[in-house]
Formats: sequence, structure tokens, C-alpha cells
Amino acid sequence: MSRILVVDDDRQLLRALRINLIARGYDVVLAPDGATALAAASRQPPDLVVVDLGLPDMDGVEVVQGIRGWSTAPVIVLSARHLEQSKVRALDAGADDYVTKPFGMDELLARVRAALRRAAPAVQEPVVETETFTIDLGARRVVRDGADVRLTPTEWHLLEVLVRNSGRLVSQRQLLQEVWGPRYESETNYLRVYVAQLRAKLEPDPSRPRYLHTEPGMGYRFTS
Amino acid sequence: MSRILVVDDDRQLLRALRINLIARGYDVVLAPDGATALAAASRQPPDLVVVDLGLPDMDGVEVVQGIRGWSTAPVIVLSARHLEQSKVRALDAGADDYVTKPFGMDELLARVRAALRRAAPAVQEPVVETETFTIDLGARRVVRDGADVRLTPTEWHLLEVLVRNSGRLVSQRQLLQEVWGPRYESETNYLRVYVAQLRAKLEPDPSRPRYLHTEPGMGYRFTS
DNA sequence: GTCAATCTTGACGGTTTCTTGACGGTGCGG
DNA sequence: CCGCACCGTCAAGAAACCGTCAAGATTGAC
Repeated sequence: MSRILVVDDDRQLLRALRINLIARGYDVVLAPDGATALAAASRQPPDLVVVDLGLPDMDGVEVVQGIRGWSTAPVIVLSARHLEQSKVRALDAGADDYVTKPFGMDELLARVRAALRRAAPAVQEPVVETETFTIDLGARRVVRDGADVRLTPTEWHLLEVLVRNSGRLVSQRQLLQEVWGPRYESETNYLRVYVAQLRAKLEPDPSRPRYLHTEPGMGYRFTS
Repeated sequence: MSRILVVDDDRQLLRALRINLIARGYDVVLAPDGATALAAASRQPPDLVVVDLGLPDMDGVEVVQGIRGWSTAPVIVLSARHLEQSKVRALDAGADDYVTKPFGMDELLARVRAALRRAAPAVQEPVVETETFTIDLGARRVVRDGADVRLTPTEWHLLEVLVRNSGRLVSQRQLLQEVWGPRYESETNYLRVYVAQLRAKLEPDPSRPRYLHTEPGMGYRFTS
């Protein structure tokens, strides 16, 4: 079962959380402060972290950052209502969810389930290999000639949609909708620009596409 | 039919939405505030959520997050024009689309349809195989001798109509109407030109059609 | 604040696709 | 045999579409 690291300086809350989480079958690791938490996390990598923002030794945000540095485990932040500012910073730092104190145990447990479920899709993401490059959807990496290809967020997003529909024609509407949002359905200029950029980075000969094919008037198709 | 959860504190708008959505055959659940909405959503998981950003008890963004925690149902956000900031945050939180108040009912209904269509699992489109070529309707692809056959949008559209009516005679009127629109019902020149192009690309011997048969004075018939 | 990276936007030329009309072939009925 | 209706063929001009480039605008890092 999943291992959950709980970081809080309130001993009473810590005990309550431990009891409830263990009752749900989770493996629980406790830490009263940030330093202990980071140490514990490196020894026993957790699948999820619950961290209070008001810690004695360091800001909870630092804990979030410290964990995000090497783990993709979801982080749920606990905070008192008056710490709006920290809350925002924590989310920016990579927290996945936050719960305002005081909170009901059921609510927290629900959020834990949700966060784990969201993270769970550890379903083997496909790796697409061509003669020229390799795309690892799970790792968000593209390797060509042994070196990482640098893609901007938008380039990656576009490539991802095309690759997930490998072999299938993806209409311009659908691409714009998935990458730029529902309100850009007719702005085909974006597509032209970004497809060109992807080709420049991936195709052996960008002027004669081998993987990113254009179907005039319809859309684009990725072929491995 | 799809169940739609509508969250808004404007009773008049709520009523208008209910009437219009029900009229379209949707199952509607209403909630005047965030807490009620989340409770209702957990009892009756909706297929789509329409939520106003200006709620009395909590920020609409929180509602979006709350729903996103355990559901993948599309979320459409309603917002007043001056709340640009919240709108962005709502989309970041996982909203699928937003509509600015005041809005026309038709626009909202259209976006509801679009969101539901997008969320709908892709139906398994049939693959038609002949001795000469293979037509994959879902992938929008025709393969012949191991190579992709390039079809223009109009060619594809015409072929699609014929294949979906495989074995049946399709009248010229119907073909013109479906491919070129209702105003071209008598322009049979298009048909002659495009049927010829399809035959050139698909038939082993275009002068002796094996798949795309002409029924003089009536229409065309695709036979696999 | 500055700086770099990324995104957005518009214009241009080349290419693909669509439209249109004319011509010839075929089959049927007179 | 001849005329007519219908279909197949072809090609050229028009229209739509795409690739390309570069200059602002925006964003985020420092």
C-alpha cells in the first residue's frame, strides 16, 4: 500500500492522522519538523506527503520545494485560514492540493485518495521509437542522437497530442482545442508555427516531413 | 442522457438554465452554492458541471478543484467580465471552458454540447478492407499496397459517405447534399470529377470499376 | 529592474485543392 | 442509323491552404 509522510508539529493532530491513515491501510511515516521530514523522505520515499505550512524550523514551502526537487509524489498542504499568502506560494512551489485548518478527517482522507488516484496512473506510458528519435511520454523526454531535444511547453503539448494519436489524423480543431484551449478553434496560425518548430527539431529533413505529415484542409498526422 | 450540475447563486439564471437544459434532454441538478454543489456532486456524479465563479460561500475555483479531485467530468465556468484573474485560475484548476456573463443561452448550450462531445469516449469506427486497399474511418486513413493514399478533404468526405452506406445505392442528391451542402443538389459535375479521382486513387483499373460502381441516372454504390 | 526564453501576430510566396467548362464516349430509344 | 441523356476525362484559373520568417508582446528568472 501507499506510504504517506505526514509533517506537522501538532502532536495531537499527528496522532489522529496516524490512526486514521493506518486504519485505511496506508503505511504512515511521521515527522514533527522540516528537517526530520526531508531526512525521512530520502530514506523512505513516500508516495504522498501531507505537510503543515506552520513548522517550527522552516517554512512548509521549503519542504515542498525540497521534496519536489527529486520526487513527483503528490503533496497536500495544511494551512490555517489566515495564511493565504503562504498557501499560494506552496501551490506555486508544486503542492497538489491544500486543506484549511481546521478540517474534517473525512475531507482530508478524500483528498488523499484523490491525490493518490491522480498520481496513480503509473500505467506504463508508451515510449515511441522512430529511426531518428525516441519519445518517452511518461518521462516527458525526447532523445535524438543520444542527446535530449529541448522542447518548449507548447511544443511538447502539441507533440504529445499527435503522438497519442499516432497514425490517426488529428484535426486542426482538435489540436487547437487540446493545446490552446476551446476558444482558439479557428486560429490555425499557431499550428503552422509550432508544427514547423517541431519539424525543425525532430525531422531529419524538415522540408520533407517523414513523421509529422500535413493533410491539407484537415489536420496533421504523426507516423512512426 | 447526460447529467449536468449547475452551480450559481442567481436564482433567475438557475431557472432559465434548468428549463433550457431539460428541454434539450439533459438531466439537471441545481446548486446555489459551493458546499451544496460538492455534496450533490458526490451523491449524483455529474457528466458535466457548469459553475459560476462568484459564489456566496466559496470561490468557484475551489469548486472546480474539489470536483477535479475525484472526477474527470468537464467543467464550464461562468464569470463576469471583470473577473479575468479568477478566470485564468479556474482554467488552471482544471476548468475546460469559460463563458463570460452576460451570455446567450445558445452559446452556452453549444459549449455544453462541445464539452460533452469531447469527453465522450471515442466510438470504435469500423475498418473496411478490400483486396486492394484498407479504409480506416477512425484514423481517417486509406492504405493501399502498404502506402498511405493521399486524399483531399472532399475526396475523403465523399468516400466516407459511400463507405458508410456500403452495398447500398446512394443517390446523387444525397451525395451532393452531404459533401457539398444542400445548395448543390443538382450540380452533378462535382460528382463526376471526384468519383473519377477516387477511382484513380483506389481502383486497380479505374476504367473498369470494381468498388465504386455507377448506377446511371441514380447514383453510386460502394461495394467491398 | 534587466535579461532570456517563449508565445503571439502578421505578412508573404509557394503549393494544394476546388471549381468550372468543354469535349468525347457510351448506351438507349426512336 | 441518329439523337439524346448521361457519364468520364482533362486542364486551367481561382481560391484556399500551408510553410516560413521575423518582429513585438509576454512571461518568468535573476
